[in-house]
This record gives sequence, C-alpha cells and structure tokens, in this order.
Amino acid sequence: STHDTPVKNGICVQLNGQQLWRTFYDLGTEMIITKVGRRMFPAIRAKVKGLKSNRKYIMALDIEAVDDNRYRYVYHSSKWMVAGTADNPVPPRVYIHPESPQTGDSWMRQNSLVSFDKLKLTNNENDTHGHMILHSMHKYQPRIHVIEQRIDTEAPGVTTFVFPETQFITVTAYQNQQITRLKIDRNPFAKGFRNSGRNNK
Amino acid sequence: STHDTPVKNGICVQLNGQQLWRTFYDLGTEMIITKVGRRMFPAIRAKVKGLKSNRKYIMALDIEAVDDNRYRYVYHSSKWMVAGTADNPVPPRVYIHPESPQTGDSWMRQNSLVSFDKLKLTNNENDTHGHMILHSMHKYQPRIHVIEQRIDTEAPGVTTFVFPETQFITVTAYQNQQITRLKIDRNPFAKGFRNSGRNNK
DNA sequence: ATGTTTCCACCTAGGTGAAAACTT
DNA sequence: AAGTTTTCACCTAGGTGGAAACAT
Repeated sequence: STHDTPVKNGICVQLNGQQLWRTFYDLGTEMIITKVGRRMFPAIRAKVKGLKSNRKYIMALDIEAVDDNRYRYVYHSSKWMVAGTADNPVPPRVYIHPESPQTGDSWMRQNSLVSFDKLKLTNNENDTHGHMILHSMHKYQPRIHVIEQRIDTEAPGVTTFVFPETQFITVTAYQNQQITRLKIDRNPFAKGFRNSGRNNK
Repeated sequence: STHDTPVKNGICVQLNGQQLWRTFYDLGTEMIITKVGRRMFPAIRAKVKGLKSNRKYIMALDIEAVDDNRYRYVYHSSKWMVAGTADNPVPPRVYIHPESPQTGDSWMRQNSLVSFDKLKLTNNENDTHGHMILHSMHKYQPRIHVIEQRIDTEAPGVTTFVFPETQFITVTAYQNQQITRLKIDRNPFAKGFRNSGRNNK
C-alpha cells in the first residue's frame, strides 16, 4: 500500500501522524464542536519541503463541507447514515497559522512541524474568537494552503493540499464508543486509564 | 509628581504597571536567574502609540549593564553595596517579541499590550534557548526597541525606550525579604496566603 | 428521541519560592 | 561564609470526556 507524496508547484507537504489519522478514518472520525471552541484531535500537523529559503510564506487552513448531507449515527449498525440535507453554509473562515508570515527556511527548520493544534472548532455562528464555525452532524474536509508572498504587485501564489484521511464528522457528543476510546488512549489531555494495569482491547 | 510620556520619532511607548515597578524599584528590584531560565516579574509590558498603520514593526528587548560594579546585599542595613568590579560581559542578545513582525495597527490594537512576559533570564553562558544571559549580582537596565521595517534598502529605523524604574539586580536567591513578600503577593504563580484570612504587613 | 449545553473531576504543561544539598 | 544548583510542593492556565440538565 504505497502512497503518493503530494508535490505541487515544487512544494511538498506531508501529513504527520498519517497512521493515526487512518485509524480514526476507518472508524469514522468524529470531532467535538462546542460553543466556546474545541481543539481538533488529532491536530493537523505537516512537514513542509521545497519552499524558497528566503521567501515569506503564510500557512493557512480551512475546512470545507464534503457534501450536501446531514448525517446521523445508527447505533445498531455502528455507521453514519445520510439523514437529510445540509444546513445553510456559514460564511467561510480561514485559520492563519500564528507563526505566519515566515521565511521558507523557518517553516522547513529541521525536525519542525507546521502544527495547527491551536485551531478550534465551534458551532457558535456568532463566534468572535476566530474559531472555525461548523455545523454539527456534517462531514468536513480540512485543507492546507501554502501562500507565497510575492514582492511585486501580482497576487500571492496559493498552493492547496488535501489529505482525505483527515475528513471528519462534527458532533456535540461522541457517538461511536471506539472513537471515544481512541481519543482517550491517544490524547494526553483526555482522562482514562492509559497508565493503569487495565488493558483496553 | 507628574512624569513625561516618552515620545521619540512620533512613537509613544508607555510602561504598563508603572506603579508596581516603582514599588519594586524603591525596595531594590531583584530578579532571579537560573540555569534553565526564569521569567521576569513583573514582566515588561507597554502600550504603543504613533506607529504607522500599515508599516511593519519588530518589537525587541535587550538588557544592558547599568555600571561596572558587582553588588552584594548587606543585611544589617538592608542595602545593596558595591562589592567589586563586574564580570566580563557576555555577548549581548536581543529578545525579539514573538509576534514580530506585525503592522503598526496590530501592535496598537485597542486595549492590547506589547508584553515581554515570555522572556527568560539565565546565568547559563552556554544557553541555547535564546534566553537573556546575565551575571548574578549585577545591576541591569532593560530597553525596548521599536524597529520599523523599511521597504527600500535603507537600514530599518530603530527607536529605543528606557524606563529607569525597570532596573534590577540579578540574584540566584532573593536577598531582601520585602522583595520576596511583594513577589508572592503580586505574582499569581508564586505560592502564598493571598486568599486566606491572614494579613501580611 | 435526539441532540445540545453546562458543569466538573481529572488530566497536561509549566511558572513559583523554599529548603536542602552542593560548591568554592 | 556566601553564592549556586537541585528538587519539590503548590500554584495558574487550560485541554479532556462524562454526567446531568436542558431543548426541541
């Protein structure tokens, strides 16, 4: 099962923690959204290569609706099923990575990852904190944008990367208990029994 | 007791928490320095006005030796006395505010302070964390630099602001117990009995 | 029924001074 | 004797899922 390394415009962006993302994806990734805002877990992290050393870049992330459906979780089959059409979309927001803008060299600094872990999701349509506003029970796809700042007046060059394994469905409470288990096991902030003698299978 | 508001090159920088700084200054401010790095308390915070809206600025802070003396604390008189000449100075470092560079508008955003609270002091001359390297038992003066990034090739314009009430003497353990008391009372991270019924006089 | 909000105990992460051990 | 380093209990700050209350 080889996979392509995405390269566009000479820029290479590799998703970090791909294996974990795929484990979640196979179960049907759920992300909790709250009024005050909740982080994503896993967070989107990427290794970037192929930038011009001294050019400045902005790293951005947005989240687009995958389709026009509303979903609901069917317990007896442990599956997400279409349950109507999507709510009216909210004016889209873009999350600018807080270290932007930065030179290509800085973004590519050895062993460093471009991490979007400060990003938060909310279902509050009047949010004033700059969080990503999403509808609950909808399916979404994050996108990473590498924006090269040009010196002259021409528009900045935008290169977009999409990793399908980072798709998720928004919830206000977890539906699939396997997802809950996996979040507890892998997120250091989630309480659980990771360090006790208990085995979870 | 009026005081001048410092304005240079049309830029105005006002020290925040001036009253607290003066209370410390009157007792003889001490700052702990450690091998791993320790924050300053109080931190240097400033309100900035008079920047050009769309120009980009870097905010920086450095710490210069006030004189060529080494000091020691004399307990029976509760005073710092000169006790020899200063150690050889360390190659100077400049702390760049992590939000740099940013437009004038961003720095002057309403009610926002330019806060250098992430800055750390160390006595480790081999420090690799970018902390400010200082000698213990020496007297220092922080300086704020407002650096305007020019579009053309001319050198950036640097405007420097100095607030004498932020002078301090470095220690590895507090000497003056009134300083200790004041740090505990005012620094939320320091343990004490601020919220119990106990009065400290 | 089904989905949302609020509150909370339990975590991680990291900033304090005090005390003891160590150094010179 | 004087100053430094190490360790630690005690904080703040804030990210979790779960339970109960709430809403529709």
